[in-house]
Amino acid sequence: MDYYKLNTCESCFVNNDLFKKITKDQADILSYIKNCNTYKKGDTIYTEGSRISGIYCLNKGIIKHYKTGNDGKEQIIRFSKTGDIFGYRSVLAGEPACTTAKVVEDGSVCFIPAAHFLKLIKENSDFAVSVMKLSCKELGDANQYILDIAQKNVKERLAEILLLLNDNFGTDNNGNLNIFLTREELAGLVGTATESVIRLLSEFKKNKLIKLDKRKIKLLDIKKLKHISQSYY
Amino acid sequence: MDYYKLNTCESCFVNNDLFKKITKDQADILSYIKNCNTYKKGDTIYTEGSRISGIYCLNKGIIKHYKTGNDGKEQIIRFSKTGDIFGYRSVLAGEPACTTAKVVEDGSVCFIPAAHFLKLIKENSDFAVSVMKLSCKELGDANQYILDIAQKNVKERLAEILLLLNDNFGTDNNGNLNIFLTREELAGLVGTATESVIRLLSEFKKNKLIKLDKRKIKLLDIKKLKHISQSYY
DNA sequence: CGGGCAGTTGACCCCGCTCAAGCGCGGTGG
DNA sequence: CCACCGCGCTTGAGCGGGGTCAACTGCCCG
Repeated sequence: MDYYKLNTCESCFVNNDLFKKITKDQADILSYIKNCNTYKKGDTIYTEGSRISGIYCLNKGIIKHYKTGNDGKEQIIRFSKTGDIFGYRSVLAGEPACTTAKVVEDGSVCFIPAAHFLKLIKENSDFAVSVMKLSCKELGDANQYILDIAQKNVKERLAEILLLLNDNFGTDNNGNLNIFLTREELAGLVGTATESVIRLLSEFKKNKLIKLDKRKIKLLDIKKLKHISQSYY
Repeated sequence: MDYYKLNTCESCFVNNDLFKKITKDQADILSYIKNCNTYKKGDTIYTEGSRISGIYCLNKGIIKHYKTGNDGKEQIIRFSKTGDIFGYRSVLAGEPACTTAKVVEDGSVCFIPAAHFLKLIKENSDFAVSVMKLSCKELGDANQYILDIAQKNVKERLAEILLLLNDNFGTDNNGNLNIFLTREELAGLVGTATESVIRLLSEFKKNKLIKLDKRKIKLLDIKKLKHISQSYY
């Protein structure tokens, strides 16, 4: 857990649409105030139920945000990727974190103290509207997730999740998804048991919908996967 | 569908914490611009997928917000009660409505055009922060909902929903919940089949946890209901 | 009186969870 | 260097929660 302290992280401004809204002066001040650390796979940024004293901006890497059920099972709510901010829900709602943020792929994270984040919001209404837009989109996604988990069966949900990962993380030169999850994490995302994910993945593989190589997943037939995911009978 | 047009709705300012943030001048202008209608049970304010041209403020009554699954089944996402605003998610995210808003209990609704709502946000940063706070709380609730539907069984969820309705709507003099839902709506809220809700309600009744009289529900043993809802084994 | 809708109950059975066993692989220590 | 361990993955067997279908009732309303 020996995090390497970085002094600069200009790339945040490049990667993140949000920070394009702030003025040159505001950016300069922010550069002084913010605080960057590198993180390794498995590191926890913050834990569900803890108080957060600021917001985080993901410079590089992948973060999973999950809640833990009473029996200890992880339910993954969403991921953050390069350029995303997180932790702002807790800061703005004035509540403890409702999820745990854990590193899935090594990267670096910038920290912006809550007071300064709120100052930016009050000073710059364009920035404020962008943050609102973000939280409202997230809310729309969460609502869709509720419908899916409540009404779709596991096969439909798994197909949908694979397509979603494809949209969010894209593929490498060989067509493999740019995110590597354990079967257990996939199960925590779909909201099912690990064994169910394994069985369905091998069914998809047998039907030539996907190709599997350890944790590398390649989508072969997106059209059919969409068909499955949307419960067209 | 002949909505009665009201000219005033000052009570919005009284009921709604949000609008306490705006100045006297802003309130006066808002009073001119906004537009109030009464609605009857079953009326639809807007439909999932449609574009919304402003936000709504519920003066009186109860609104259910639901998504419709591919098989036509309603999944209720949340309710609005007196003083709540809704539709802002769609306006701020710049997306079509992600839910249908339908009247559960007669009441009146004020409409504020999107342009004016956005103007208020830009002019008044306190108001902006309040709106953010609202959307972030809603997001926290949605995340919790995802966990519950994914990991709890139907009995646990039904107990939790009853407690939630109790918290949100309270009870009348006789201790009955101040919201009347059909069994089908309850099922759409819990995320299960109507028959399952009926069976579990009569089980709860048999075990003296609740009292039933048509759609009136009275919680008799909140402690035990909490115990059931939290999956303490 | 008849039609329709909400509610209820019973029967059936399938999806998906759980438990258990076995495999492959990488890391660690003797 | 090999033996061992533990973790992630896989597969099979079993079963129970809960979804579906059907039938019946009570009630409201035309």
